[in-house]
Order: sequence, then structure tokens, then C-alpha cells
Amino acid sequence: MAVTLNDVAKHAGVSAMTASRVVNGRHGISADTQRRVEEAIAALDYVPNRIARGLISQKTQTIGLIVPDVVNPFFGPVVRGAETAARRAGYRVLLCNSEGDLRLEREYIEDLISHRVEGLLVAPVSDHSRHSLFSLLRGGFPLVLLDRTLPESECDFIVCDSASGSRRLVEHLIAVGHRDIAHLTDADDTSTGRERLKGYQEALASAGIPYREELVFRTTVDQIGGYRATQQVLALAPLPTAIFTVNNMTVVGAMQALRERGLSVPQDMALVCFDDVEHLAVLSPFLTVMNQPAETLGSLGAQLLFERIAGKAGPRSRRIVLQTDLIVRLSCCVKCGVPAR
Amino acid sequence: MAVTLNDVAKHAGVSAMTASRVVNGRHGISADTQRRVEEAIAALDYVPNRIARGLISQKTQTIGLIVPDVVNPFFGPVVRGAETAARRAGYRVLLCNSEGDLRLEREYIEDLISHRVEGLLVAPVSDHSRHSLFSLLRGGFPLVLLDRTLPESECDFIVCDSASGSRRLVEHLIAVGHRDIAHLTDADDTSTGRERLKGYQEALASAGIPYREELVFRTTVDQIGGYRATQQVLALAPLPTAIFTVNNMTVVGAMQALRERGLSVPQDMALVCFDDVEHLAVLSPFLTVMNQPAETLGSLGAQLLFERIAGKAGPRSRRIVLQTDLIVRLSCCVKCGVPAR
DNA sequence: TTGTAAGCGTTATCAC
DNA sequence: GTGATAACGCTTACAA
Repeated sequence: MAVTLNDVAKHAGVSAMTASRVVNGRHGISADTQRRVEEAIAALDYVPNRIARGLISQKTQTIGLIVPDVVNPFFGPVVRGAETAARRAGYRVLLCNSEGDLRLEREYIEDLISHRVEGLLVAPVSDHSRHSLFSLLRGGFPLVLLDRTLPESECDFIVCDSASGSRRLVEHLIAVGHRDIAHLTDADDTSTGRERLKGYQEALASAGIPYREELVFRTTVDQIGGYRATQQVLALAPLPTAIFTVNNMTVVGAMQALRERGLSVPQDMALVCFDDVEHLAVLSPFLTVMNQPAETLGSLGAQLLFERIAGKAGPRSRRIVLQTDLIVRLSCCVKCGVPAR
Repeated sequence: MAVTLNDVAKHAGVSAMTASRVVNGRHGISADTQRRVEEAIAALDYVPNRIARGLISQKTQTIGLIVPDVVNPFFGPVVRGAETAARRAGYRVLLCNSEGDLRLEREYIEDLISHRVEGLLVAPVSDHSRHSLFSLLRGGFPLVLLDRTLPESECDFIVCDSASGSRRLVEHLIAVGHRDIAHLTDADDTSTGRERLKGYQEALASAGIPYREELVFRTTVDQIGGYRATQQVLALAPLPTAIFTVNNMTVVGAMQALRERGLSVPQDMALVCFDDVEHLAVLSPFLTVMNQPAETLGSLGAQLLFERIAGKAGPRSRRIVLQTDLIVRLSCCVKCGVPAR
């Protein structure tokens, strides 16, 4: 069905090798031959087979990208950033949604290796992802971690400064008068969760507010997790005056739970989180957030990977930490004051 | 560097063929041989090379997916739906963002063909995309169009019912009292733009409201396009009382322009659009929209494609039209009434 | 039950 | 300038 180089060669009355030379723009071809081959290519709609090429060159011009979910407003831009950078570097991207599932992540990794991607960009599900990833690293396989680090890993990564971001976000809450701040976060097995909890604790400590374990709720960091954890928050007496959720999905669930209970934000409860949502901010400039440069993270991550693939990276792991931006909007409104409890 | 089947075979003291049989779970292998090969596979961390496999079988287990932008809240879910369906069918997805650029789209198509994807899922940039796509169709290449159709094409597609959706949306505006309704839409070269304009006209006609060309603004359907077109709307005198934008990106720009002019929605201007935004709706249930089942569109589109790839599809093109849902929220609020002009 | 030979589409190498 | 040959890693067809 597909037209091969041999078809082109026959059509042009030359050898496959000569046709190959024309396709690849090599020198030392007579003008006449060149023309005939080009005509044959056009006439037959020939498109070179990269699969066959890759078999020889061991280069597939393809990388794998694994994120929990493209629809997540944080990972969407990460994917776009990576894809754009990849295109510019002449690479294609095999996209995989791990759905935060370690088993699925592992399957995808194996599958991508089997597809002979030249490198892997992974936003790991959790610390446990290292079991799937470390054997790659031992083999020197080009790998860059996105958004989360892995313990004891000598691996390139690019993340945002979660601890500092979290600290500044909580400092802001404290500055506008909050003292009882609930924190909805990951289980203890992700670097982002640990760092954000650390920042939360640091902010409290430097304000002289005692850390209270009972204000920290660990959950799955999706909408339903945020919803359930917020229900637990709302069972506290007295209620805290603010909730800080670890990311953009948990905050949605939190909002849902608050609304169900008839609580308004920020009048009855302040609500802040990590991650801004592109566009949403314009439509409804409401949530105070710690914005992460997601698209930059994706494109720089891809650049790190391409350097590694090209062998320009050296044996030491490179670690990039991007800064986050506090965007103050209405959800912890100063003018509204802090709810009295 | 990579471990090959030959390495495994040598390690196990058998021929490559025998090793291959074990890898593929064929019958007729002695228990002892089987064990030795499996040990070798484990010892060497062997992962089969699908590239080589694909060269023989002509199957790469890969499809291409081209959308304008993964970050677009409509296409994000489309991508997830397609990717999930692909995984279930044992396929991987090469994701490409055309950025609404015909040239880029064309490059991607050629590149994906060269990567020997087994089929293509494309949300075409515009009618002009057919120049890149029709030669594929002639060759019988498996192709399914997403979201937009192409004129004169005998090609599978899956879209939403834009005309009916648009009509119902405008009927709603009319029902709550609007008569001067501006419409921000695509240039005339996309099926969605044409259909939505048609629905707009139908709704006006059946309400006995004359169609006024000067209320229709054609623009690029992104944020900046929506912004500029809305500025033009705001130069009208008298102002219309409602704006209906063709999609979720234009509405963001529209909101921006309205806010800059100090106009509130819906008090000063009603605002409705196609496409809902997942999560946003929870955080801020504000925009009245015509929701499209984006994820379903992606997963059904993938299913159509896999049927075609498997040769189960027949020569006739299949055309699926999904229905849309009107979600009434606050942005055309009845209680607020229609602004007097 | 296992192995040999050929070939998928392309390119590197070396002749001519 | 151009072409024959082998090879990339694997599987199909056939042989032993």
C-alpha cells in the first residue's frame, strides 16, 4: 500500500540508493537524475518511512511525555510547552495520561521504551514511581522529571519552588488576619505535597502560630479528594477561617463542599491554592493563587531532555527550580475581613 | 546500547527465533527453554523493539492526533477521551498542536505519515485543510475528522450539532427578552462557524426578528479575536443587549473588553457562548453556555478510527452528530432583566 | 520443539 | 555520479 523508496527508484530508473540520496539532499547527484527522482517522488506521493530509518539510525525523533491528566489546568500548559519545544527540535511527542495511577504509569513507561522513544519527560505519580524509573536511569536513558522530584534520584528535574510558594501564600493569609488555616494536601509520598506542607509550617512558625496537626488533611489531590477533605474541615469546631488547598483540582472540590454547606468565599471562609487557571482568571478573577509557570516548565523540561539526548548534558543531574507568583484576588479578600469564630 | 532479541537468545543459548517465540507467548516451547529465555529477558532488561516489529507487520500501534491547542478547554477533554480510548485499544497517541495554522497542520500530517501512524484523528483548522487531507483519503488512509467537517469530503467525522445548539442558545436569549444580539464568529471557512451562524439566523427568523449583518463580527476564534471583535461591538450605537460568541476562547476576550469598558455581565450586557469549561463551572457558575460533550467526541472519534484501521468500517463514510446541552447560568440572567437601550 | 533463511524500508560502506 | 551489498531488530515461512 505505502509507496517505498524502491518504487520511487524504479519509477525514476535509478537504484534505491540514488533515490535515497535525493530524498536526503546529498551532494554529488547529476541534475538530470535529481529531477527524475523528484518527479517520481511527486508522482507517487512518496513519504519516507521513518520507522525504517529509525531502525538503522537508532533514532525515532520521538519522545514520551507522561502526565497525570492533560485536562488538568496545570498539566495542559506543561504539555503544550513540551510539545512546542519538541516540534522546534524536530521531535514528536507520544502523550500519555497516567491518571495518577502507578500501574498505568509503569505500563506506559515500558510501552514507550518499546516504541523506542529517545527520551522521557515524566511528571511522576509519586515517590513510588522511582521503581519504574530507576532502571532506566541506570541504563543512562535520557529522562527528565517534571513538577515532582524523586527521593534519592540522580536525575534531571525541573520543578517549581513549592516550599517558598507555599510559605508566601500562607504568609499572605496570616498578613490579612488569618490564624486558623486548614491545609488540604497530598499523602506524604510526593515532593510537592511535602514541600508545600513544609512551607505552610514555616509560615506559621515565623508568625509564632502553633502548628496543629488536626488542621492538615491528606487526600487524593483531585476534585473528589478536595470535596471530602473539605467536608472533614467543616466538621471542625470552631471552624478555621481559611483553607489552603495543595492544587487546582482540590480547590474545585473544596468550593463544591463549601457551597453545599451554604458558606460563601471569602465572607465565611477564605480559600487559596496552588496553580492558576488560564482564561478562568479573566472570566472570573476570584481565586487568590500561587501561580506556577507551567508552560515554561514544559518547554524548559523538553530542552533539558534534548540536551541529554544529544549527549550535551554531562553525567551530573541538572536541577531547575522555577519561582512562583502570588496572585491576590478576592477569595481571601482583605476588605471582607476575617470571619469571626 | 539497547538489548536485542539476539542478546537474549545468546544469553539463553537458543536461537533468536526461539527467544522470539517466548517473548510472544507462542506454544510449543519446552518448559526448560522457556525458563532459560525468561531468565535472560529479566537479566538483560530486554524490551522488544516495536520499531523493528512494525517494519515487518506494517503496524506501529500508533495514531496521530492533531488539535489546534490542548490547553483549549474544549480540546483538552477531546484529547483525553481519544488517548484513553487509544490505550484501551493498545494504541499510543502522537499529539500535535496545529495552533490553528494551516502550514503547521500540513507539516504535522506529513510528519505523522512519515512516522507511519496507522490512522489520523484531526480537528481541521479550516476548510482549507482538505488540501492536505484529501490525498490521504484517496489512498484509503484511515482518517476521522473531529469537531469540524470538510466540504465535499467523503470522510468519517464526529461533530456536535452546531446549528441546533446555536439556535437553542439564541432562542434562550430571545426568550428572556433580548432582540439585539451580536454574534462573534469565525471567518466563513469553518463548518462550525457556518453552522452556528445558521442557527443564529434561524432563531432570529422564527422569532420574527430581522437579521442584521452589522451585528455579526468575523474574527479569529481566540482570545485576542474575541477582544477585538467585542471592541467593535462596543462601537455600535445603540449597543446590542447581548453577545453570543462562537466558542470558549472568544468569550474570554469578550469578557476582557467588556470589563475594560466598565460594563458588567449580565447587568449591562448578556454574554453566552459555545463550550463549557470543566471545573470553572464549579468555581464560578457564571456563564450560560451550550455545552459540547468533548470527551465523548474524542473517545468515539478514536473508536471510529480503530474500526476503520481494522477494516471493519466499509467504504461509506460514517457521520456522527452529537447533541449539545444548554446550561443556563447567570450571564444572561432573567432576574436582572434585559438592559434598556 | 527448534533453527535457518529471507525480508520489512532504509542507509552506510565500499566498489565501479 | 551511481549502484550492489549488508545491516538495523524482528517475524514469517519453511525445514529439520
